[in-house]
Amino acid sequence: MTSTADAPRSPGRPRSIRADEAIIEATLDLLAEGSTIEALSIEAIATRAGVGKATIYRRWAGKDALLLDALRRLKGVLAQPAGHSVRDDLVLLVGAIGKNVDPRAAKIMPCLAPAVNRSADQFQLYQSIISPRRQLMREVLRRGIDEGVLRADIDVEVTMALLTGPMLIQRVLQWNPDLDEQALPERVVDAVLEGIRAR
Amino acid sequence: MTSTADAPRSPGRPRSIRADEAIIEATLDLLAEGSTIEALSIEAIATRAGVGKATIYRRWAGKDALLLDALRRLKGVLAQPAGHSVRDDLVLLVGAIGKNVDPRAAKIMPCLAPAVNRSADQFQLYQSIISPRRQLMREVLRRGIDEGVLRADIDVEVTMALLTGPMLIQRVLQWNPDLDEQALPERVVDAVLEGIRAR
DNA sequence: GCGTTACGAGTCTGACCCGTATCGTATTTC
DNA sequence: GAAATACGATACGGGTCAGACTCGTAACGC
Repeated sequence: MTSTADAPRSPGRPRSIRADEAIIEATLDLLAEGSTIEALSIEAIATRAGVGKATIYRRWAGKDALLLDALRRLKGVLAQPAGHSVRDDLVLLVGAIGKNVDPRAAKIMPCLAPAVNRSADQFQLYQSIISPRRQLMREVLRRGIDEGVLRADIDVEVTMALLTGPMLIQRVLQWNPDLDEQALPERVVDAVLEGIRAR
Repeated sequence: MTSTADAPRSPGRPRSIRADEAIIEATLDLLAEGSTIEALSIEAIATRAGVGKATIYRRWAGKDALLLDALRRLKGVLAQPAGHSVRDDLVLLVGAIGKNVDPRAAKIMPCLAPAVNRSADQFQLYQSIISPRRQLMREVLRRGIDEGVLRADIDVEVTMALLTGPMLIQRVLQWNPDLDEQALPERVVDAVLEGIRAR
């Protein structure tokens, strides 16, 4: 966060926290309403937030810096696996993919896909969001191996991609409109657990 | 295709096919070079193609129509499974995901993710590109079931998502930078075939 | 050669935007 | 109350772009 730093004392009028909030919220709202990242203008954000442009520039160097702060808000909280059944924990984690506390996140996430590949900053932000989630899943898988529920010779990283991929392409890319998104987490986890080869 | 329609005869000078080509190529080149869809301007395309702006507007109603035509060029050819081993055919199809004949496609595809969710036209285009590929995989899976190689009770659609998802998130979203993209198709197919549960 | 249409290049108007500066006002410390 | 800093609003110069238009030229059928 650039604004509202830990200023020890200030002579004049302090920065408005309400303005901080309003700017961030306006940014996320506009994104969720369909604006793409680059179509987003400081002027539109200022108007939407009921704020002068100068108030934004006083806090952030430009659109990129503002976006980085705004998107950080979408991280949300991590799902907490119960720790009893490996299968149930995986269903929980897989079901949480792309499902954020902030409903706007679902609509904003697809917009990040292009940005992630072009801006190192945004790539880092993106990774910082998903890597703790990956870690959570990794721990569940390792636990499953330790408990003997999962085979010991599986590639944990590949398995995570296996579990995450289907949910992500469905939620973010609408890969197959006919797929039942509701039931998908369970079905994915069970299919990955059991395999599809006849035996 | 909007331009170079099947005009029976025309009094004056015919439209230049070279201009058609140049405009489409310039569009794809600019996209592949990192321009995002909306940052792409008709002016830039015209300049790059060595063409007047009017020549573009004479053929297409606007940027969207041009883009639709340009992106159709990226469809590429479908991978042809050999039809011997179900496992090998799946590896081939999974390996072909996100790998297009046109090397520009790989860089352009991530940009489509946001557009797909906002424009009905682009969503349709996107679906028209991937649905034949899905069909191909569907047939291989059905064949596997018929031959008794795959279990008869699997959900074919979910299985396709299972196979496609990991490749797609890796190639398009760079989901996990540490994952070996080269070996991924084989690993994904084998993991899905065998399952990860200990037995 | 004549009418017709396309061509590349360029111009023009009206938007929209960025980032800065400047208003008059409000809120804080000393 | 004075100095300092914030506020929303607005104006500014500089920039890009969409689309429609205008050139003089080129290619076609008749």
